[in-house]
Amino acid sequence: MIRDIPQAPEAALLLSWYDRHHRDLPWRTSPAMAAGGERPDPYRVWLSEVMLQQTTVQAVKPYFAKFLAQWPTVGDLAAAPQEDVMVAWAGLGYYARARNLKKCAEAVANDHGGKFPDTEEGLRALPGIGDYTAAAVAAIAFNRPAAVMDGNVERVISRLHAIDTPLPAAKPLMKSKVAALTPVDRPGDFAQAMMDLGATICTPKRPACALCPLRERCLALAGHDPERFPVKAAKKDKPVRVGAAFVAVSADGDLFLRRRVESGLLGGMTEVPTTGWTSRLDGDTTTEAAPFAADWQACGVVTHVFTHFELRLTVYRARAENGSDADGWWQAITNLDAAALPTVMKKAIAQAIPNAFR
DNA sequence: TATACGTGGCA
DNA sequence: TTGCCAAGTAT
Repeated sequence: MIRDIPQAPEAALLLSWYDRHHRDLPWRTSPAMAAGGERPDPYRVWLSEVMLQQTTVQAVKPYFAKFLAQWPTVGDLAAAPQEDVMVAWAGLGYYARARNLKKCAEAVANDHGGKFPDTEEGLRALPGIGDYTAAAVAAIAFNRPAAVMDGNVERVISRLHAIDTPLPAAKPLMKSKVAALTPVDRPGDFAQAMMDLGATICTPKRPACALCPLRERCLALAGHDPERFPVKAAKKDKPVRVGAAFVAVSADGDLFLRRRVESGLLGGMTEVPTTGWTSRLDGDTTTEAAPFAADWQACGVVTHVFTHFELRLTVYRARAENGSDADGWWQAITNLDAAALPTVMKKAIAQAIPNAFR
């Protein structure tokens, strides 16, 4: 006989809603597979969760497909050259994720026999896996009753309980609320249901409260102002930094590229040479920062907004011999897809060579 | 606890 | 246009 497992009313309402509004995402197990007791592949769950950190579902989809096609298993990823991983990740942002993705795959392959740890604690010890991802993979891939809390869950919980304490101070309280709601029988579905609810119904602006399965129990809705939650600390304003970028083109149609240092901003990614990025550009020393002497011609300014500052790069272009010695390499303009170029560098190149990416 | 860390879409 | 923000982590 089947014993009834105690479940919070909110969890029951949410799971019922989830079963009726299942979203078909590439990394998800279909309802039919789940009904047959099949668990999702931990590698796919992990890969998708890392890609989804601070990144939209739409942006992740093509990258997830590309990675899965190129590296079908965690062992394949562990054996891949680091540079190939950075090339494949280029454009997705937060490049420390790609560096840690590779380290994590190596740890799983070398220290865990090719199998992901099946507990929240074991997962949490791996590179690039923090509180959220450890709980998410434990719950979704291994059916562990972990309390999964991301930005969506914070919003849902803060509204449900009308939590006035600002983030991030309110996180421990919110986490305890999530833990109290997480059901032991379907923790993975519950976590995904909470995130789906936050993504589609309990949205930051103009939430669709009339369609919410938790509307009868939501204190923020009862207070007539759900958009007030979650309360957040005030943001700091974004400083502007300036610099110059140097796009050297050879007679053969090659472009001069470099690899950035492993750590920090755009760490391990490919760049065109630039000056430092500072509060003001010194006209006297700008072209001295060029990788080699040439007839540098200014050809415009590109603006790029990072998380914590705005960058305005003056782009210089010159013809140069591709035998010039400097700590970089010459790459065919027709083969720039093979380079690990972050978006800001593609913008600079496109400013100097408008059809570089066509 | 606060800061560094990308990018693109949307109102 | 400008700001907000999206399935966070590391230090």
